[in-house]
Amino acid sequence: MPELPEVETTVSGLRSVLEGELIVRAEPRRADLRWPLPPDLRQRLTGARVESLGRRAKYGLIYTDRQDVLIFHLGMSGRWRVDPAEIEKHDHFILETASGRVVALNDHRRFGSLDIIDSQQVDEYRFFAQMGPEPLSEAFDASVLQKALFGRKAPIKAMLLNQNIVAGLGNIYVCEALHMAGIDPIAVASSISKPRLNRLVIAIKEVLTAAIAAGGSTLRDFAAPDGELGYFAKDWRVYGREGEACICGSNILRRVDSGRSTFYCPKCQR
DNA sequence: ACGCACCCCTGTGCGC
DNA sequence: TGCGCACAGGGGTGCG
Repeated sequence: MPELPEVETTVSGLRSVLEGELIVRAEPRRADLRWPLPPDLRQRLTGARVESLGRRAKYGLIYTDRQDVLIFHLGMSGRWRVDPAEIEKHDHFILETASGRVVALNDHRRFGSLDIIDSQQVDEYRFFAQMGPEPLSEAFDASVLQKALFGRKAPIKAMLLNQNIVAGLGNIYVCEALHMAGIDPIAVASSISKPRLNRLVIAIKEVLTAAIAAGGSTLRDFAAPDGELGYFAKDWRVYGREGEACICGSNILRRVDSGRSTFYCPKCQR
């Protein structure tokens, strides 16, 4: 489920539990998620102190004082459970701190991943090296997007889902941002005018910022006894609203493009 | 190089 | 109530 805002929210929540803490237990409960877990995961984390946490695109980063960074991806169904009452079937990896806090990476579909690398090599990490800019950074603007889309014949929606164009967007927020900017999801990417790209960039930043702010409010839940992270009900404008009325009054449609649902308003977006 | 279909995995919700 | 199917917010791989 998680896109950038959910990962950001997750990282914020984990930060409040892990930052500055000594790891006394790092326990893989199966040998693989999407890929095999690094065999030295337990050894590299046990006894290390968490220095800081961060995010790159949809990846969460947990830095330790051993010049390591634990990199997690939540895939489609991943979440960190905080101080769980008991360990469940799909809790695949567990961290415990010296102060007795426990976080468990739960991911029933196992599309998520866990890796640990030298923190000096983050930029060169195989999944980061080709990535586009962070959408919320100043490095992401209409000019940069226009250059990235130059000559690209694919639909704008596909381009926005491509992490090498801009990093961290998923299906929900792409649908929402395209609606907000009034752009047809199947418009040829390179044919979109600069003013419209500018609107698109603004819409992307807006929708992500709003979602992070909403996620921030769920951090209270994070502190709850069985505190679960990252899932918050959202009122989307088009996503998941096939057959409902758009704010303009027309019928919201759904189409499937290469296996992914696209929700859009044919009147607002053309 | 690019665009796209497919696949990994499990769970859920729906129609019949 | 049970069964089978469609679908799920990610993204790497391999094909044309």
